[in-house]
Formats: sequence, structure tokens, C-alpha cells
Amino acid sequence: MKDQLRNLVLKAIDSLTSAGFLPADATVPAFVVERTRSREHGDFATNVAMLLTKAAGRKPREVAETLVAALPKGGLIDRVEIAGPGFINFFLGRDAYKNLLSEVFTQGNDFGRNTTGQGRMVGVEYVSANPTGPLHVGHGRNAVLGDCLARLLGATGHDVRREFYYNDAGVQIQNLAISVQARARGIEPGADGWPEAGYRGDYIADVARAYLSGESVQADGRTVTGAKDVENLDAIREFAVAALRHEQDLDLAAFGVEMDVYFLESSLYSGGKVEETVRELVKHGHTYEEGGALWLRSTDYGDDKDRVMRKSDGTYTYFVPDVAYHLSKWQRGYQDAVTVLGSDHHGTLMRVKAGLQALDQGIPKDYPHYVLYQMITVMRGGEEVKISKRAGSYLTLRDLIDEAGRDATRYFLIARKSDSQLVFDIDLARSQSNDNPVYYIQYAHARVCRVLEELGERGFTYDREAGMAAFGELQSEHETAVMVELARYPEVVETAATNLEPHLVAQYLRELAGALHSYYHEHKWIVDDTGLRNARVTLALATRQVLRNGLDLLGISAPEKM
RNA sequence: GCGCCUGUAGCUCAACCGGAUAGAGCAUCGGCCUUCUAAGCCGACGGUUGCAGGUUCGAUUCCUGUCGGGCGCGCCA
Repeated sequence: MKDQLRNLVLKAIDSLTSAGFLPADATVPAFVVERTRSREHGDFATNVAMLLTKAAGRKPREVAETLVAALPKGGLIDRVEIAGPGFINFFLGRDAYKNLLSEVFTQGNDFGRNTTGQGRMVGVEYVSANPTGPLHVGHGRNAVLGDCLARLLGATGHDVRREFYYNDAGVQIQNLAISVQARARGIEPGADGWPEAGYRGDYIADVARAYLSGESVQADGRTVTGAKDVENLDAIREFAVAALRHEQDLDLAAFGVEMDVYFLESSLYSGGKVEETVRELVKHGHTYEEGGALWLRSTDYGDDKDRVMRKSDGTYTYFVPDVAYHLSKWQRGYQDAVTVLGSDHHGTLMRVKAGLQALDQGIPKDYPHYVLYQMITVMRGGEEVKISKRAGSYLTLRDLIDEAGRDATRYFLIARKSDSQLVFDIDLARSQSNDNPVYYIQYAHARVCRVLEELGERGFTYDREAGMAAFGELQSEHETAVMVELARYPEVVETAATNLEPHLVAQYLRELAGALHSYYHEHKWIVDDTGLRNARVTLALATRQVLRNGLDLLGISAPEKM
């Protein structure tokens, strides 16, 4: 709808230009066509007249009048008004919404999807938790963000690959192995011989036990069996990584999160990708040696200081494999890359981007696109729950899902803009009550289902043809409000995908559900008048479809009964 | 000290990359179930958008300064 109006305005501008009202060399200003806040201002408004005042040398309202006169007549627009400082307000006719409803039904689950992505291949990297412990709340926010972004990008015509990257060979993993080994030897955290920085959680003991009893675990397509040998640190490491990866996969599965690719950091070394990256950086002259170390001249790309790539002991700093990893994304054909990352890592962004630019391979400047999220404060019983991995006091994602349910947990973690800190109130999320906003949306869906059931129980048969034929009878403000919300859905999907802001969908669904609940209370849907009854049920069914589609984008279920 | 994020109703948060009278939920108060699910609806209360300037027809949005919060600033990851 928005685009159609935009084109009409562009045509009007053209005709004003050819009529000499606007100078021929005037550039078309960056005007917007947007939803109005209030019904009094119609459905859409544009600010174009105010932006043309200078070029036209007239007052805004004068420009607006001329422009309106030049607008092509007919179509979806019922009438046009000029208001305020020079806004042009568009009022859509009922036919516009009737067409919309038809689209909802013909497109069904695809309603709201678009093809603007044109099949571009985009890699969405998320979770990427190192296998040193269970996933916690922060990983949950990461997971649901990435998952919803992937769904959104898929819904907008992108060829999405979901990717999980993890470090399976570094210092942290060594620390993990040593911790498991200590447990295998029967050493308790804090006791004599317990490693200084060891992981103290009980899950370490579980892994040690499984290793000693020779259990097998599966992860990332391989099976590892516990070698039972306490002295074999390599075997312990391999087993521990697989065991914890397996646990993470179980958690992610319970959370409704799936991956296409698991990418191991060690493969970057074994596959020569790290060496290749360094070689390319040196070759293109963006490095220098100093003090026995190899430096990247990242200040050439906006960093505030140059960074060491290869330490004087010959090993690489952590961001080098990160650059190599993102290079591999580019080489694997990801035209766009989205990386979901906790904001505590934002310091590395500049480095990785600088490294990618310094490769001189034509990688876009905004590659990858980072979606940062702020930390989560968890509240329980009015008090903050402290999370510390090493100490072992740990609120896991699994705990949350068990307590609050998958849907509520997902909703709470996705309903806020990612770059604002959020307070996760466990008591609220787990409450099976009306305090819990996710139920509000699901209830709207279940409500429509129930009414449909009731319709049959009363001996009526739903007839969409009849409903569409009587569509013009839906004139109340509540009905209009529902239609307007339905019309917004495709716009919300597009905006959310473009801006990488899935919270907009969550926000939207609440508003759509609200419009439906109000409608339900103000008007009986099952009435004796056949046309009106079918028309109202048609509107309700269209809403149910959109609620489903939106909930699906968030990975939240749409129950038929509650 | 420098960099990034952030500051909106008592609380948790929105506000469509400059638009019209800043919106929801929770909390508080008052109404609505002999009528399709009350996990719901309607109403009231609640704001100098941290503060001070600037840019322009117009600022929660952009710029500068300032105050408060979070995070990051290593040849750690």
C-alpha cells in the first residue's frame, strides 16, 4: 500500500514539474509516506509538500493543494486531505481492505513475506558459545535474536544459513579439560590440586563421570567415547567438548533453535585459513613488525590503535581467527553476514572489520553486520540473581525454559530492542497469568479458534464468499482498527528485517491482538444476519492467519485452545 | 582518560532511520461475565522525553556540551 501511494506522489511531482510549477532541475526530495498515528489523519500521510516548499517557492499548504490536484484519481484512495503544516493525508476506501483480506487468504502462511532479498545468501551467526558450560540467559537472548533474524531474513527472500561458531582448541578449552581431569581424579573445587581458574560447576563432575565410565556422546556429526584414562588430557578434552556441545544442542532444541552449520575454530588452523589470512594481510601491506610481533595497521580503518596479530611467542591473538572466519564466510558465498554478539565484545568489531578491509578483497565495509545485545539482569523474588560461570552459581537457559516455558522465554527475550538492557523477571515469565504478555497474543489466536467452533455448534456454516460479499458492512471503528493492523503486517516484517529488529514483530503482535480483543468485546461475531456474520468471521479468520504468521516469525506457538 | 550503548509515566518498555495531541503493559483507582473463552474489555490517574544549548517549518529522534547507568579499552579469549 505504502509503495503504491509513493508512486502516485512521484507521478504527481512529475506532472508539477512538466507544468512548470517546480523547476525542471529540482531533485525529488527524500519524502516519506508513513502510517498516521491517528485515524483523524487518515491511513497514510506524506510530508512531501513541506519538503518541496523551497524548490517551488510557495507555502507548504499551497504546494500541497497543487500536488493533490495533480494526484491520479481513483484506485485505493477514498479521499485526500491537507492538514497541519502541510501534510497530505490519504484515506483509503473499503475496497483497499477488501483486497487486503483476499490477499491474506490466498497467500495464507506466506502473507507478509516478500522477495526483496532476491535470494541473496546471508549467513546468520549466533549463539556461538564456547563449549565450556551450559547455556545461560545471555545465550538465550542471543539464540532467540539470531533465530528470529534468520526467520525474518528468510521471510524477506534471503537464502539464509544459520551458523554456530565455536572455539574448540583454545585456552578456555584447555581449562575445561584440566577441570574435568581434576574432577576425574576426585578433586573437588577449592581443594588441594584444584586448578586455579577451573570451572567449578557440577556439570564438570558429570562430564568426568561419563568419561570414566566410557559413555559415548554425539555432537556436530561425530561420536566420541570416553577413554576412561585420567592421564590422557587430549582424550578428556575431546570428550568434554563433545559432551558439552551435546548438552547445548539439547538446550537449543528445547528452545526451538536450529543450526545449519557448526564451524570449529580449529578447522581454521588445520585448513590453513589463518595462515592464508595473515599472508594476505602482509601481502597487501597493512601490517608491520615491531618488538618481535606482527601488527595490523588497523588505525587505517578507524581503529584507535594498531593491534597485534602474531605475538612474539609466535601464536596469534584471538581476533586473527575471527578475521579468518569471516573471510571464510565471504569465500563461502555469504553476500551478507549477520553476527549476533553480546555488547561486551563490541571492542572486537572494529578489529575484525579492519582486518577484513585490509584483505583488499572487495568485502563490503559493513561486513559483517553486527547485532549487539545488552546484558540481562535476572530478577527472582525481587532480587537480582547473580550469574557466575566459574563459581558455578548459574541460571541456565534450560532452567528458564523448564520454569517459564519455551514461548514465554522466547517472547521475553525478543520483545525488547536488543541494544537496551533488559530485566528478566523470572516470576513474571513463569506466571501462567494475565500478567504474562505472551498469553495475550496467543489468547487472541485461541479465541478465534473457539468462536469458529462455536459457530459450528450453533449449526452455522462459514462461507467466505458470503463474507467477502458483505465486507462493506464492516464499518465500525473496531473493525477498521483490525483491518489497519492487518495491513501493517507486511510493512512490519519488512522494517524488522531491514533494520534487523525482530522486537518490532513482538510489539506489533501485541497491538494486533489488542485490536482483535477489543473487536470481540464490542461486537458479536455470530449474529443472525448471514452476510454480517460471515463478514465478521472472515475478518477474524484473517486476523488469526496473521497472528499465526507473526508468531511463527518469533518461533512461538499459536495454540488453538487455552 | 578514550570508545561504543543507554537515559521516555511509580516499574518494565515502544515510538515505523526529523513529523501532527509521545504510546502500551504492570501497579493504583472505578466499571463490565443469565450474552461467541474474564489469560479478556472499557474508563481514570500518571510526562518539562536526565539537564543546557544548537540545527529548521517541526527534535524523544540529528549536532555540541554536561550529569547518571552498562560495557569495552592486554603480545587475555
